[in-house]
Order: sequence, then structure tokens, then C-alpha cells
Amino acid sequence: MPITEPQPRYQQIADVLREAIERGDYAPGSTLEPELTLAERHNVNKRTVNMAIRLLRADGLVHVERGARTVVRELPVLRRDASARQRIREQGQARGAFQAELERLGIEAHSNVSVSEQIAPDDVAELLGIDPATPALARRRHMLADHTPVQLATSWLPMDLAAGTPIAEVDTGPGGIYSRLADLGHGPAEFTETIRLRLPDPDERTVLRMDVEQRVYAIRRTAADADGRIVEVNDMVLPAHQWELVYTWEESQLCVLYKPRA
Amino acid sequence: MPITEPQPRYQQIADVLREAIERGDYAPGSTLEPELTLAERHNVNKRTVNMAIRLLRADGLVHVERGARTVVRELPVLRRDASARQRIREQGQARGAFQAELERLGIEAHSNVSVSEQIAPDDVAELLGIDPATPALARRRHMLADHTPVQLATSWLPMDLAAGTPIAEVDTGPGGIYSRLADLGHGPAEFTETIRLRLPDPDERTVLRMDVEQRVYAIRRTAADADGRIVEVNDMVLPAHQWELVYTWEESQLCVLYKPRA
DNA sequence: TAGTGGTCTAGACCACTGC
DNA sequence: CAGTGGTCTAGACCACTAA
Repeated sequence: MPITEPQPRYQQIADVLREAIERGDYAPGSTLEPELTLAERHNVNKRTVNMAIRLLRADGLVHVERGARTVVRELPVLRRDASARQRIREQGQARGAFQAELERLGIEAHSNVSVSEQIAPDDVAELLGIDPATPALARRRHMLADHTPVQLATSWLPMDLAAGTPIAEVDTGPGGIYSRLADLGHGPAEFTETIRLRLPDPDERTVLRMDVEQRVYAIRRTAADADGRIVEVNDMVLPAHQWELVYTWEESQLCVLYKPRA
Repeated sequence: MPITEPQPRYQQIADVLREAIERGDYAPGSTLEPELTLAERHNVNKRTVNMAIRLLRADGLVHVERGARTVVRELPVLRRDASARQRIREQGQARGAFQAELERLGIEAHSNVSVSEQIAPDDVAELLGIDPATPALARRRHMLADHTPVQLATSWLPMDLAAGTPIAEVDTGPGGIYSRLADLGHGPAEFTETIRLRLPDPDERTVLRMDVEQRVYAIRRTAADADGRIVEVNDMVLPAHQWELVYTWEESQLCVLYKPRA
């Protein structure tokens, strides 16, 4: 009969620290004791404590700056609500969902946009139905919460739609690019988002200031117009430990299926 | 001017192994060389190789069985499509979305359901609007792909709806619990899913056979009827490295907002 | 029983921070 | 400059697998 084997020391120590942090024993923004101190307290080698803290870093619970101490996370977990309702509400107020979410938490939000014509990645070109060698419009956005970068997004649109319209400007006017696409008779009618968890690439890791153990949500949204043509591909990159994702939808279409049995 | 510093050895080795696996140099199901062999090849200590492989485990790229060798992942990444369209299609075929997805990949699917009356967690009781001390109906489901456990789900429903109906049986009849809720005049009209990434709890870690470094998607779905009453709370737990998540929705509601400017 | 991965130590050196 | 975390080695012992 297998007895429950004890966990390794470094996992036990990680659990102790995790609970202490979640209990509030370490205030957000404060530092842990030095690894050597923790090692003496638990009667283990410094290396073992280092392994424990490595687990906490994976969850974004702490953050280390080389040379300085290990700091307890300050930023709360952010919520991204992709639901139509949310977006209607926000657009009615002429501000982005991102701004609104951070206001809710009382955090300062910044974001900056840059627009350029670039060769799109092959898979994006294929989705947009354009020649892979022809430039497309790339709208890149960096989003900061309280001076911490928390999201990157690149929105790709075909030049034959975007050229000469406000879509190719930094300021797209009221309602954003979706309203401008509607102006052109290509208002989005269906969205699909695909979520994967992956390693950040080296650039992303630098910009988002992430650890080796941490992962990002790679969310790809495609927007199709009423004819089913994909008019936008938006690739978003979010540090996974910093976000929770929400989707809401109505199922009126299903009423026929859910009808009572005779 | 900061020069790009070289990565640590264990990260370099992890990258080499990751690329080799993704290139197919190691077939799915085959084993890596022993750590000691890899250590000699790269002129590092065995410990350093162990650190590298630890990074691969986090992504589910390899799997170790103590005493045996390190095995390359066999199971492909599974797709979970929560969209209405997907579910309509599947329900028309009287089989679950999970079965359909695995059929698509040519993998054998199993799942088993157990039904019981239990005290629900406080947050679930609150969502369902029931007394926290009163038992609710819990429908627990384990899903296996090719004998590997890949998902756990617990569906909570209030007893005043479920008692004495097929909802409280293992076999809920055609269309599943949503059709039975419709029979009762409480067909679901709106769904919300919230996705978080977290540590598996000890039970989940055992059942899902997960490593310390690995994380699960915790997806909570709430289903509300036409009156806005939440009639089901479904807590799903999926090893994050094993799944990609898809959401699709239509934006007909937004036409008014996207209308062309005069 | 031999091979393998998991964990741990003691000690070392580095790069970086902040005084 | 001292303090701190990051990495690495050499060596050890353990638990487990498979022959």
C-alpha cells in the first residue's frame, strides 16, 4: 500500500512562502528575506531556497531584480472581458475596454499605438486572403498598467481596405477601426479568438520583462464581415500570470434545440 | 551600451532540445538520452541538464517517469471550442464536443460521470443562489484521451431544479442537461466562461499526472436562464499545456454601433 | 542489479544593486 | 564596497524502473 510520500523540501518551502504571501504576511511591493536567511531558517542550502522561489516566479507571485531582493507582486490580476456586452458598454463611453478595466482597479493605464505597412507573417496573409509578399497594415499597440507592460497587440488589416482611410492613421476616430470598417461596408459580424499558452519570444520577454519560467497567453482574434471575409487578424500577447480571461455569449440560436419534449 | 548577454547554459540546452523535439528529431513517445549523456555532450554537469529538462516539462514537451527515461510527448494539443456553433453541430449528432474533437485527431476518448448530492463550495452556492449548507447536485466527469486524463469537470445544479429529473441521473437523455433544463422551463440563455491559470491542487495533480512546474486552466462556466437565474456552474480543470481554447461569437447586436457615418 | 532521474549540499564565482 | 540573486560544479544518496 503506497504511503503518501513527503514532498521535496523546495516544494514545501515554496508552499510555505506562497501561503504567507497570499495571507498577506508579505505586503505587495515588499521584499522577501534574503535567500541565505530563508535557507538558515529552514535548515537547507541556499540553492534549495532558490529552487523554491523559482516556482513562485512562474506564477508571477514574486519578481526578482538581479542584485536587489525578491519583490512580492504589486499589480493585481487584470481581467479581460471579450464579450460583446462589455464592448458595447465601453464603446458607448468612447474609451477602450483596457482603460475601463484599469480604472475599475484604480490603476493608471497607458497605451501607445504605432502604424506601419509591413509584410505580414504567412499565416496572417493566408487568413486575410492577400499575397504573402504584399505589405499589409500593422497596427501595434503596447499597453502599460502602472508603468508595467501588460499586453502587446498587433492588428493586421489588408491594405486594399485600409489604404487612405483613418484605419491607417494613429487616431481612427470614434468607435475605432471596427466603425471605420463598417463605414467601408465591411463591419465585423463574427469574431473568433484562439487562446494558447506559450513561451514569449526573446523580444516579448524583454519588453514584457518576463522570467524564463513564465508563459504568455497568445490570443489570436479574427474578425469576419457579413460575407465571411476576414478583415482583421489581431495577435495579442499577455503575460499569463497577470490576466484572467472572460467570455460571455447568448444562446438564443439554441432555443430550437432546447425545446421541451412532448 | 548594454550588449546582449549570453543566456545561461541550462536555457541554451533547453532551447536546443526544444528545437530538436519540434523538428521531430525525437519521435513522439521516444526517449531523450540519459541526463548524464547529455551533460557530457554539452560539457556541463548533470545538474545543469536537469535544469534544462525542467523547463521542457513546464510546457508538457516531455514527461518523466522516475527511474525510467524522459519521454517525448505523444498526445497532440487538443482544441476546446466553446462556441455555440460548435455545440449545435455536435448536439445534432448526439455526441459530445470532447468526443468529436478526439475523433478528429484519431484518438480514443473515454469519459465517466458520477452524480452525487454534496455541499457546494461557498462561491458556487452564492452563484446558484442557494443556502450554503444545503446539498446541491454535483455531476463529476473525468475525460481521458488515449488513457491519459486530460480534463476534469464538476457541474453544480440546485437540487430544487434537479431533484427527481434525469439531471440527477447518470444518463440525462438526448441533448444532455441543457435540454432537460429547457424541459423545466429553465433553458440556458446566456453563458459566461472565466479562464484562469493556476496550480493544480494535490488531488488534481495526482489524477491528471502533472509535474510541479505545470499549470492548469481553471475554467468556470455559468449558465443563466432567460430570467437571468444561474442554473448551472461548471468548473473545468484542464492541463494548460495540453489544450488550446477557442471562442466564436457573432456581433449582430453591434450593427447599430458600427453604422456608417453620414 | 544496474541504470536513471530527483533532490540536496558545500562551495564557488559572477553580475548587478544600492549605499 | 557589501549584499543579493543566478548559475554552475562535484559529489552524494535516494527511489524507482526494467532487465
